[in-house]
Amino acid sequence: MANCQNPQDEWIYNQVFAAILEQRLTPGAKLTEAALCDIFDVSRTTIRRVLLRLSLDKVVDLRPNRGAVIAEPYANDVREIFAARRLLENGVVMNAARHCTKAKAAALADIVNRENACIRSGDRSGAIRQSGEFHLEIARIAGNTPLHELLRQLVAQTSLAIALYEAPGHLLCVEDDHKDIVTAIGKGDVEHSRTLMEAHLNKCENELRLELPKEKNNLRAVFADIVRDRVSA
Amino acid sequence: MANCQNPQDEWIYNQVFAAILEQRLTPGAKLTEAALCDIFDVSRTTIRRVLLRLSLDKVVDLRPNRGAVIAEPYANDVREIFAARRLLENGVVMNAARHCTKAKAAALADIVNRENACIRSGDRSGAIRQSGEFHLEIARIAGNTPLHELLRQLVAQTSLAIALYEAPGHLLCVEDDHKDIVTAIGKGDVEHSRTLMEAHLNKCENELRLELPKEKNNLRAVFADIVRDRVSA
DNA sequence: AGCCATTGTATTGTATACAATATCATGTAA
DNA sequence: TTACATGATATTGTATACAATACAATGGCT
Repeated sequence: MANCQNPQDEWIYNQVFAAILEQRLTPGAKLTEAALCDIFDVSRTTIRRVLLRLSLDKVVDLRPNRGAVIAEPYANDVREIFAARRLLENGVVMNAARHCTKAKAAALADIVNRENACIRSGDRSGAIRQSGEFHLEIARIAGNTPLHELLRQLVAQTSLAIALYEAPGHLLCVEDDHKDIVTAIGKGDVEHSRTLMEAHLNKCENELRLELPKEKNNLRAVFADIVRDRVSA
Repeated sequence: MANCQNPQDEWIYNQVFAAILEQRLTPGAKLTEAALCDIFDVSRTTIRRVLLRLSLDKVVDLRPNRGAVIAEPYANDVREIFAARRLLENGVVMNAARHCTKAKAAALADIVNRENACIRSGDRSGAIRQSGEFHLEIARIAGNTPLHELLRQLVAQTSLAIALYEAPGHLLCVEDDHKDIVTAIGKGDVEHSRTLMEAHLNKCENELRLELPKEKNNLRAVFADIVRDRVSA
């Protein structure tokens, strides 16, 4: 049971994964193999391994003969992602509340502080990263590797969902949700932790515009009203 | 969002995955690339993709420069696998109980019937397969793809755990656990479904000998008492 | 002009050659 | 014998060449 991935692969994988998480790469972006070979100075063999891994994480879409693009989850995918996160994180946060030590609670609070600092300074990428880190740290405290790994994928997919479906002009308004959750976990209040987490995830999902398929960057969709006016005229 | 895997890859992957699930391949078995190329009549490129995928499922261990073997989860891994399954399947079975139609309940009952038929006829591989299928079908009824996929991995890992740690001379004694769960789901009894599922998973875990690292096929461990006798003599 | 076929270019898919590494067998010395 | 070194063999790791496919541009046609 070594699971010793090639460190070079690992590094490239993490770089791309982080870029997706921080929305420096957004849904639909093309990942040309040759370009990645150039950037990371490796052969296509390595890049293709990384792309395969990312596609299994469902953050990259591998279209046969047409290359890799950052995944664009459908509204229904997003609903399933949030449903999975609710089920998972409700349980995970309860275990975290049970097992949480002073030190771990402090580490968690640190993440929230960094996150809020990013929000205040307008560092969107940083804020998204810390927000994801917050949820993952809870899973780490709960201490279950399989659940932690699934959550890691789901957090990244959530980032794609936000990029695709967030309401326009809506900038990261998590308010004090995370802070309240830390407090509950720190006090070992199992049931309250669960309630807060569930409410938090519901709020995040409801802030998305899943009804209308956003069709970001799709010209016809963006100018749908103009086309409509012309036809009715 | 095509996620359209190469059908050839997919087929080979499924063949190997099924063999692991049914314990026709057991922990520690070597998966030589050339042998697989021969069997499936494809090049190493294809085989290596499949092996990478299986290693990400944690059913295959990819040791650098030393090839692929069927994974041998440590006792602690197994505890985490069961913990993850409890958390996951408790929630999943509740959703299944909520969404279950007559037709789906019947399909579930069918699986249990096939499983019991396998047990009676001494078809161990078949019984293991149907047992896994039972748990996965519940996730399918619950209707959440990410959770279903994680459970698929965990079921396969459980099969490895059983191969490694099952008590000697202990043949598949699930009794009526599955049947009772089907009944509860069919009646839409959410809370009872959960209780039964949790008890079932606990029973399965407790039937394993996780305390002593089984060291199957390890000669020195198998004949530990002989070595001990000789030394004390 | 608008439409369609054709050619050229870019990109991906696959197999394979070669290098690096590990494994196994043999032989030598303590 | 046991331990260790040496060489032969087998297996994996990596890069690359070539084929297949998709994409873009051009030019002829109505």
